[in-house]
Amino acid sequence: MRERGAAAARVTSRDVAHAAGVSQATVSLVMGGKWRGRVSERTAEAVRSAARDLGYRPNLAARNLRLGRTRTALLVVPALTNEFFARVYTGAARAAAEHGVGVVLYPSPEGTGPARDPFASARATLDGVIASSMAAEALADIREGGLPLVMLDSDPERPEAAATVNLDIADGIRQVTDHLLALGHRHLAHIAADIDSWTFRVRARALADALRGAAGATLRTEPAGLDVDAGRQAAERALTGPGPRPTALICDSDVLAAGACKAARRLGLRVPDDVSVTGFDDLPLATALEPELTTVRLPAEAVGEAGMRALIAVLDGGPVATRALPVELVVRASTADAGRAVSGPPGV
Amino acid sequence: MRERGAAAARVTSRDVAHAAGVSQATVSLVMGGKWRGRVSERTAEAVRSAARDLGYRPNLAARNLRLGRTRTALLVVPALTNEFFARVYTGAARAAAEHGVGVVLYPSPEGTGPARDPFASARATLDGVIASSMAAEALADIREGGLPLVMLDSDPERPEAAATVNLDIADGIRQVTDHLLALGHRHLAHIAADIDSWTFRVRARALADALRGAAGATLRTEPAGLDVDAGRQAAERALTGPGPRPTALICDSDVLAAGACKAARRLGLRVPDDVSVTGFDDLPLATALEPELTTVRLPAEAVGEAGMRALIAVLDGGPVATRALPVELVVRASTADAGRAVSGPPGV
DNA sequence: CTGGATTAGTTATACGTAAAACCGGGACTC
DNA sequence: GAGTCCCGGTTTTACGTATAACTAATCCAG
Repeated sequence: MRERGAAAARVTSRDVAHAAGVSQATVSLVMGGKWRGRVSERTAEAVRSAARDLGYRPNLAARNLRLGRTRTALLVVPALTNEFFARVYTGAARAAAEHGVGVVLYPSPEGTGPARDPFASARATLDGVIASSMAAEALADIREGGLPLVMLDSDPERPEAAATVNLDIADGIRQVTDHLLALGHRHLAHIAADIDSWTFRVRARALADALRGAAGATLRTEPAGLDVDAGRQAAERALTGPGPRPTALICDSDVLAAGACKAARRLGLRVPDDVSVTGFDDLPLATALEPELTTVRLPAEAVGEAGMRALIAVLDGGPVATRALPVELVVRASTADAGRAVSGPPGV
Repeated sequence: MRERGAAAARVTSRDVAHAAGVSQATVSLVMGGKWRGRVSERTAEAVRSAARDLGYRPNLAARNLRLGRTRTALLVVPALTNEFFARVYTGAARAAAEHGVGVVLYPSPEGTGPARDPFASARATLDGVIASSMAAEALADIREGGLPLVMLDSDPERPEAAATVNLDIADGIRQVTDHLLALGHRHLAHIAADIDSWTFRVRARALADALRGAAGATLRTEPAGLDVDAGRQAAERALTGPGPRPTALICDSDVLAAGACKAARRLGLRVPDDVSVTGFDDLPLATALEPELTTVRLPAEAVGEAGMRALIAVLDGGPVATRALPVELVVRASTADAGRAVSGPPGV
């Protein structure tokens, strides 16, 4: 009547041992599942029964101390309000659960104080770290911790981690440009996230590469922040700037693409009739917009899963394959033949 | 040259003590910050210096075991890919960091195994839990853990927790209906999330209450899931069903409202000229849409913050005020005078 | 019936920290 | 000059677990 209650006194393996008439060591063996050939089935069942009756929960702090590991990983991402990273977390958490590993998120992994330095005690409570290269400011702290590290979307040429999980962003850009060039677009603008991160640098580089072979193609780059309004402003600049007006806007994310669509509409341009727009990510937002967005689908959850699996492999001392996950262009309604726009700009 | 390195052997307080020529207890006192009047400034500085040189990090597992608490809270939400909850997390993590508390998320709080029951060992590793009432299936497990509990968006009449943090959803509905009624709308439809959760039940009840006093008002309720397409389907049903066509769609979330806008457009109706649409949440999505969404702004981060503060207050044995946070109607472009639509439906 | 193997446990110890209890020696009080 | 107090530490212990090392009893081969 009491032991099931909320404020029942902490019940330890010793209490269970006493109730079952065995030693604490036996309880530990049984609860740890490694009692085969060490404890009789009768005794094991008695222990399990006593543990159930008393509501025994092994004390993880004690176990962690004893074992010197926690089976807990830290996931470092720039912001969960960016749905891409929320999905990365989802994938990582799923893979972790399959292996009996826990996930904590930066910031506040273990909150050792009001100050920063969230990794002050990481060595003791974490077994490893998975970090997005976009969370740049945290990387120094991470390295300081000296923990096994898996990087997400980081430069594979300059591996600073035990393993790296990438997306084949360059291929995504190629697919986008192939698509737009095939539709007859020659004047392109790149609405480029102004974050100093590998994933965005790759977009810029791959775009330049892809257009090198296209005769008569021009590319204008407009830097932008990360939110809708930043995308709108950058797109307005791209569409009203000097030189030939771009007929297609390649945006570094769906969110920026949403802003680009708004910019077009404000300028009296129709999407996709007057200007095509493409995104990156394929978030739910892409189909919430009107018209639905042509975009590059990034397998966010797969990134999280692969990252977690790689970290677990590192922790187990196994081999780690650094991978680049494939991406896929999803053609929807925000891109169309450039010919329609050739008739000239409406009265802007 | 070595101690800063990645794989440096674990350095304990005993190592620091040896290097500084003091006892381990002194190191603990100094590092714990409670040495005033116990250790001379000279010695303290020597300890700090040795700790710095050796790269000492207190072992949290040992500390947690010793202290019997972890200063770690579990946040249970249905899904982080729902941006509302990502923002709740952000607020909770911020408040937690201010108090030196860590946050872990359900699922996989500590991953004690591949099985479910993530709370098997919660008692040992967590100090408390903050749970959204939408994560219903986890609530039983949580209670099982016997940890201090703060509920978010839960029925204040039936407090099942040490504290509750709510949003004044009923007031939000009142503001929406006042707004729409003032615009002349009489035929309303409620695109209602079909989740059995307090926050959605309140919307339905408050809507019925608000319309009771409005002469000639009709209300049609269409249940929907949680994503854009569910909203679209429900809105299509609402707009094409029998009876007078609703001139305003009150949606339980911005995501559903996005679907409702799509439905209207597919049916050849203009928003807001032919049909007004309102949302709930005020996510970035609300301003990404065209037209921008009239919606009820829910202070998601404030919910997380208040929840964490309440939990910390509970843990500290202090008083806890159960609160309902105010919400605010944000009028944008998706609602307009009902008169425009009176001319009759277009040829659907 | 003896002695190595096997079974079914027990005893003892270590993980690293926090803090209670203790203690030597000066300073101050009366 | 003796008692008291405070300063600046040290010694010791406990937190709850996992496991290495040990042991008592049984079994069976020779």
